[in-house]
Amino acid sequence: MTDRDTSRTLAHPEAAEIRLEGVLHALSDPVRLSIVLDLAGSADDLACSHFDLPVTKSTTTHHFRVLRESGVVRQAYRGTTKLNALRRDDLEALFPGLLDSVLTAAAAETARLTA
Amino acid sequence: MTDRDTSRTLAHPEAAEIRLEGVLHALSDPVRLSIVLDLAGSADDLACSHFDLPVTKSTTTHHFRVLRESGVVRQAYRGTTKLNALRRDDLEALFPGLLDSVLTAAAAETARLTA
DNA sequence: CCCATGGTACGAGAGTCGTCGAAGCAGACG
DNA sequence: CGTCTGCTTCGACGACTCTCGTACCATGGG
Repeated sequence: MTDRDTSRTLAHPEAAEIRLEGVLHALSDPVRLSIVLDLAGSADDLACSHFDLPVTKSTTTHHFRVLRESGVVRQAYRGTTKLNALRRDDLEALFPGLLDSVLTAAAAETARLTA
Repeated sequence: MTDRDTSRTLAHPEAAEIRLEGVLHALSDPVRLSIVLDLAGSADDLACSHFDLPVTKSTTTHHFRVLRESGVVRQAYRGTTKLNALRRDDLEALFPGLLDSVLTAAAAETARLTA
């Protein structure tokens, strides 16, 4: 193995193409919000197979595509698996503080509802 | 007139019933986002008729209902018109900083796209 | 080379959403 | 009273979303 396997590449929106409405819509689904939350809590990258979601595999693919096409996550193939990472820098540059407040809000709501 | 005209009353969710997903979904529509932006820029209350939206009146009613039922705005009848106000305090208590970062992001995006 | 594994593509079905027009109701004002 | 204004209600329609199952492809290991 070299450093990166750039065999198959995925289409991502440029930072300038990311739309606020798209990001908010992407985050307004419980499954996707939990993905983002998990991703934010982890170090850097997570394989799709890491997530334990209450939906089938094809639905998982769909949600990851929504997240990627809205500009929330960046995805790259690594052998047979696909790695996912939040686009923290791009989002922070475009919408300062937005991601963090959503993450905090999501954590607060989870705590509020499970308490 | 007394102080308030409590003739017809609207159903609003309690603060504890406001869900993050609902708020994000409510804000992910361009028409509703522009309403919220306008509301945030104004002093306190605005009549529905004040807004100049690119949709018909029945669609406007629909969008205001979504905003109200998701807990983003509070509405009250005042004679023949209906007054709208952001639920800043409730949202701030539940999701600190969220509304402000969305408003800032929306303003930034508008500036970015019209520049 | 074969096959297991991780993810994708393609319908398809149920449900929701945004939009509209037409008809209706509640106050305000003559 | 009659009428105007502001908003609502009620279908209805097309579009999109979330979900699934099945079939499929691509990589890596025996």
